[in-house]
Amino acid sequence: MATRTRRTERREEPLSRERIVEAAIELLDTVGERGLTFRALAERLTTGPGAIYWHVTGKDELLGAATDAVVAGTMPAGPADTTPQEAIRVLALGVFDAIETHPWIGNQLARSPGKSPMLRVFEHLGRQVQALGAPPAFQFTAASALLNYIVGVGGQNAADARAHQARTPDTGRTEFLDNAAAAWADLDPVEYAFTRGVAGQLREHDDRTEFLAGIDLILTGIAHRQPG
Amino acid sequence: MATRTRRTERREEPLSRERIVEAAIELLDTVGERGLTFRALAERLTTGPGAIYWHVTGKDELLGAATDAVVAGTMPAGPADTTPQEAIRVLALGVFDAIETHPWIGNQLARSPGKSPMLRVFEHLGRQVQALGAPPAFQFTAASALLNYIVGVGGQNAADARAHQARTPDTGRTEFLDNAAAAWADLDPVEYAFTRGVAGQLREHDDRTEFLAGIDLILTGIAHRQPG
DNA sequence: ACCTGAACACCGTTCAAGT
DNA sequence: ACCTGAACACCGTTCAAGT
Repeated sequence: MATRTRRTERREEPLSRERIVEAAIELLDTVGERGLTFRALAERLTTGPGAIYWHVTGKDELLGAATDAVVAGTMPAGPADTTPQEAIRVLALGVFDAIETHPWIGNQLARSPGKSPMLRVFEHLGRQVQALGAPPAFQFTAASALLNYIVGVGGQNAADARAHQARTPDTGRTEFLDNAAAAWADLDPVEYAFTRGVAGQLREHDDRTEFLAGIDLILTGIAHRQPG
Repeated sequence: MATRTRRTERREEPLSRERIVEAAIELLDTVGERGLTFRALAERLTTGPGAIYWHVTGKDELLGAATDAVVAGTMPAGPADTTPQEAIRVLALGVFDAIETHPWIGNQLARSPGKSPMLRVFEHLGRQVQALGAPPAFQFTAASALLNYIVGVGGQNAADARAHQARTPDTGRTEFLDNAAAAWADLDPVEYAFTRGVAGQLREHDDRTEFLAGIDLILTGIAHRQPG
């Protein structure tokens, strides 16, 4: 009786793709991309490195699955009850925020083939572009532009986070921006005239607001596109 | 006399940062990112791995320098003698084409910190945005949006090239697109309704044209932006 | 000042052997 | 069917020793 009802100990739950991906995400979040190692992962799952290969074909698939799991979580379940524009903003911000909490997604999104994670975002963007009333032949272009912009910002944010972490780990966000702005202001006056000029705006700017402004720019472009 | 004028043999030119970066680019172009190894690089330069570290701090810097060298080569030397819109298109296409010939740049751009290569593109984009007559407070946003879009497409193209290379090396471009379109058409009809619908356009689409259409979309957005 | 190359401390992945 | 963990074939990076 007793043996029949006892719970198996947490550490001895059978290995599964889900548990592996879950542990990989944890590792990525806590120790970064470099910390995700088959040996570290195996230790966390109290097993050997080889065992993981029974459930996952290799590191690339593991990274892809981890990214997909996180991105899937940010996608809305049902249809939006707002304007398409607002739905697109919410969608974009969802990805943006996911990258902020899991910076490693930023790289992974950019390098994942046209497969799962990107496709999810593309699909949801496309639906809203459709709801926007864009002509069919233009929907592909519009959804792609939005997706590429989002992925581009994501990659950049991830790179910034990495640089921030690697070079000035214990410095605050504002201090980090101050340093970057100071570096811009120090650039060659003729070769980097424009960049120097906007250095001040870099200091003041808010990543999130700036990201949304870019989204709105594209939305405006979609609304005013020249028929062709 | 003879000894004085003889050329030193190519293989025995002294090591230099430039030669190292040049060899790294060659390696990246021919054997890909995975082929760039300090051992392979050392062999090509007929020296030991350790020697490289005298001129370069590590692999990250080397990749950054290689990317910067290529990107710098695509930037225009003087002011453009066309409309700002056209100059932006040329600029964007320059980066696009550079990524097509050197796919590894795609990743590298996305992961290079706000440093050199990105800054070059940002500067040139900014100047044209300025020439476009965008209000100062908006120039930063506009240039950033263009840059992020370009980098996003670049990363995606690089990922595609990698996937194409890894999975179907000896298949043509059109066949590759056909396969992707077929995969899209096979997606779940309710979960991926939009993506299935545009699968046909994926087959017909031209990356370059599509890329430019996205640029034009953002340019339209810049032209029609709501004052605020 | 610059180069050499063995050595260190890791990796991802495989695979015979176990259960 | 699934797990184990030693072993293989690599990496990037360091560093004493050379010139």
